Amino acid sequence: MNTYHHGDLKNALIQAGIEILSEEGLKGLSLRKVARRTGVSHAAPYAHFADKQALVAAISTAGYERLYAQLLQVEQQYQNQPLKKMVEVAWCYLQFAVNDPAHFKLTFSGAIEKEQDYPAFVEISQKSFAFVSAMVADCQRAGIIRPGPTDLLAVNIWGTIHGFATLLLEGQISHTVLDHYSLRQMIISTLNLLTIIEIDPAI
Amino acid sequence: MNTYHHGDLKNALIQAGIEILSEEGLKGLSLRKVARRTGVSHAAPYAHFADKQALVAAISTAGYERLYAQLLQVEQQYQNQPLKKMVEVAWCYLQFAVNDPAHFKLTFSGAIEKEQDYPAFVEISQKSFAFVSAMVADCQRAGIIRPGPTDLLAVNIWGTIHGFATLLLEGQISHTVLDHYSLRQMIISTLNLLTIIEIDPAI
DNA sequence: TGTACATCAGTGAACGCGCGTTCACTGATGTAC
DNA sequence: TGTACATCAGTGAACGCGCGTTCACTGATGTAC
Repeated sequence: MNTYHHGDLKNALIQAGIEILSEEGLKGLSLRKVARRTGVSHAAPYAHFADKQALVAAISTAGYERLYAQLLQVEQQYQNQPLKKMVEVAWCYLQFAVNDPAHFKLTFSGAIEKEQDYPAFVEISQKSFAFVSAMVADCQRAGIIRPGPTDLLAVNIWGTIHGFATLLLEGQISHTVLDHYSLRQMIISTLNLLTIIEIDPAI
Repeated sequence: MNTYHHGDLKNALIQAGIEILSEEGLKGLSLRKVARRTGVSHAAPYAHFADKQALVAAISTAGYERLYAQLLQVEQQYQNQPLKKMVEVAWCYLQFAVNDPAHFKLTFSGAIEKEQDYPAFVEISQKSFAFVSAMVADCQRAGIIRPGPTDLLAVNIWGTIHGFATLLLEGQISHTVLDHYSLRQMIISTLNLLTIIEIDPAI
C-alpha cells in the first residue's frame, strides 16, 4: 500500500470533513485537519479543491444530496398518501438535524458566500424546493392543505419545519416543553397547524 | 483626552463587536479586532471578559435584549388587538433578521456553547419565550388560534417565524417567490397558516 | 484643603499555535509504439 | 510483450498571518485621614 494515488481522495476528504464537523463543529473544520484525517499531506486537497471555500461548498452540497436521496425514498414509499408523505418528509428533515447538527447547520445556514460559484449546490437546492412544492401541491389536491399559491405555501411549510429544527438545535425550546412531548409529537403538532384536517398522532 | 479609564469600555466593546459582525460576519469577529476598533489595546478586553466566548455571549445577549425591548413596545402599542400584535411581533423578528443578519444569526444560532455559564442569556431567552406564550394565549382566547397546549403552540409559532427568517437569510427562498411577493406578504401568508381566521393582507 | 495610598483599568511585549496557500519536487500510473 | 514517456496526484518545506492569552507594568482615579 502506498500513499500515492488514493483513488477517491475527493470524496474521502468530504467524508472526513463531515466527521470533523460532527465532532468539533464548524470552528474545528480546517483543510489541514481534513487532510490529516484522510492520511494525506496537507497540500493534497488542493489537487481537488481550489480553496477552503470549495471544500465547504462540497460538504454543504453533500448534505443536501443525502437529504434529497432520503426524500426520494419517502416519495416512492408513500406515493398515494400525501399526508403520510408530508409527515415523513418532515421527519427526515428533523432526523438530519438531530443526527448531525453541525452538518445540518453548515448545509442550511448559508456557509457558502458566493452561491453562484457552486452550481452543484444551486442545483440540488432548487431540486429540493421543487420537491417540496410538488408535495404541497399533492396535499392541496387531496384537500389536506388549503388552496392558495403553491410556491408561497411551499416556502411557508419548509420554513415551518426548518424553524422547528433549528430552534431545537439551538436549545431554544424550553425544557418544560421538551420534557412533555416527543420530537415526533412536536413535529406533528407543527404540521397540524398547516393542515385542514387533524393529523392522527399515531401516523 | 487620554486612553485610560474609558468609562464604558464593556459596552463599547459589545457595540464594536456588533459592528464587526455586520461588516465581516462571524468569521471576522476577533477579540483583537474588537479592541482595535474601540481604540484600546488588544489586552484591554480581558479586564471585562474572561475570554472570547464571554464576549460572544454578551453580544448574543445584547441581540436578544434589543429584540425583546421592541417586543415590549409592540405589546404596549397593540394591547387589545392580539392579531395585530402577532403580526407586528413577527415583523419585528423579521426586521432584525434582515437588518442585521450576522447579529441575528449569532443570537439565535447557538454560538454559545455552555449556556448555563451565561445566566443573562438564559434569562432573556426565557423571558422571550414567555412573551410568545402569552401572545399565543391571547390569540387563543380571542379565537384567532385554535385551542390546544399553549406552550407547544408557542414553540410551533416561534419556529414558524424563525424558520421563515432563516430561510430568507440563507438565500434558500427561490427568486420566483421573492420576485412575486413582498416580505410583508410572505410573513402574513406564513401566519395565515396558523390562524383560524384569514388575516387582512393590509393589516 | 492637602497628601498618601490602594485600587484597578488599560498598556505593550511576548508566547506559541494552527491556519491557508504556494512551490519545486517526486513517483506511480497508463498509454503509444 | 517491453519500453519510453507524458500525466498528474500527492509530498514536504516554507511563507506570512492573525489569533487568544499571559504577564509585569503603569498611570489615572477617588478615598481616608
